[in-house]
Amino acid sequence: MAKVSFKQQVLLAREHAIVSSVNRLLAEKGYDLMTVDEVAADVGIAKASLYKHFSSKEALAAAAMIRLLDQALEFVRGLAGLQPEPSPIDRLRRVARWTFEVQLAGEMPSLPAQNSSLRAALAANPAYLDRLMSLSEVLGEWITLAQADGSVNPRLVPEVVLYTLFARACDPVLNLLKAGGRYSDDDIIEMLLATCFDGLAGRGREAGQA
Amino acid sequence: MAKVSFKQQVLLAREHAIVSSVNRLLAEKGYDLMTVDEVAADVGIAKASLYKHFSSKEALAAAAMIRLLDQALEFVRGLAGLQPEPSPIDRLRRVARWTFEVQLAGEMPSLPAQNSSLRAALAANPAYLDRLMSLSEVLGEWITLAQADGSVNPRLVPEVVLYTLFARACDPVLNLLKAGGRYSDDDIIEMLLATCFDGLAGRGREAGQA
DNA sequence: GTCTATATCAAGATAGAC
DNA sequence: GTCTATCTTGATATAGAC
Repeated sequence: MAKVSFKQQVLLAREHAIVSSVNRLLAEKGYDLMTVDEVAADVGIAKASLYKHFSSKEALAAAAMIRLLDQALEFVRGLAGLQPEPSPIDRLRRVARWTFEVQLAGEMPSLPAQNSSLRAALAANPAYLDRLMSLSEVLGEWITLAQADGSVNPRLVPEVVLYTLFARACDPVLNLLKAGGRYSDDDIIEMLLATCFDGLAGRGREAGQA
Repeated sequence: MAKVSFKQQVLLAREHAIVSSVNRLLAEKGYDLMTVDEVAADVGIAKASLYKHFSSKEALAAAAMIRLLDQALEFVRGLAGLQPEPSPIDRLRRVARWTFEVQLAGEMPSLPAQNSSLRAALAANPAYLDRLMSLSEVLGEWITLAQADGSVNPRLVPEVVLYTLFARACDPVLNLLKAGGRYSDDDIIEMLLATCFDGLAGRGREAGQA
């Protein structure tokens, strides 16, 4: 275990603060509309100083995406270690619930839509891809198990289920509902879980918790 | 009925071509990444000429959004006139199917995400708002009817159902599946309809068509 | 590693001739 | 209304002093 000097700790704390600002701004405005000037102002340092820590705007965003994936992996691995072990579908529901809570907290960066320049940068970032694949692997296993026991529709290819979970993690519906201001966070979460897992028709569980 | 001169017809045709290019570019890259230079190049005229037809980039995008909403209204009104009349849930499923087909054709502009400058412009555009409200009204009625007969989950507030339909119309899942290239357009549509209406759990209709 | 000041460039919009 | 050429701005990124 390497010794970490006080100076290094200060630097790490600063980088953590930078990534937090980036993450919030990504959630708020998206990559294209987020400016490096804003990030610097939000952190409270000069723009040139930012560039000493991160070499580009893309690197800033990638760091935020990587930290989020690390948090997701941590949550998912926590689920895997629970006793008694929740059923596969329950684990999937808890993951979805977690993503909704992150969204409600204003900490879910909007997906690098379509041809964003960020998309290409992420697709070439091994650290990002590594985490994305780890997460997909775990979720993919759970999906397969849930389809085997019938709690997830076996007629859907697993890809669709996985992509849907990722897509719901930054679904605009949540923000529209929240902006309306007419429903509690808990109500929003329950309704989104219902539409995601039981559909608009909703012939699934008539009541219950995730 | 005013007489439309030949010259005016040519102008209208050109504007139609412009809007078509904008629509495709919006679908491909989104508002922020679409440049006016690209639009001009795609249409085959000079940028300054574009500005004789549309006063700003926002006006260009708004025109495309309005035309799309008009097409949606036309489709929806066609459904309302069918004999025999489809059930409310079937009408909703057909609308969703239509939005998937538009996406597959590469003609669905990505929603003005979050704080896009376009969002503010659209929110201040009466022509756009008028169409959006007309569409929402029709769909809202069908949703209420479908909830009354139990074919849409009555425990969901109608807002959630409406927002979900709009959100699925530009859901990234479809493009991810299409980019994968492993499934036919028909398979993609059927799976997306299933996840949207019957959920990932899929306890709804075990087979059938929309 | 932090700052101020600046280089550089891409993109929205316009001038002015035809 | 179409064009070429240009203006202007805002944003990424860097120079260079401390």
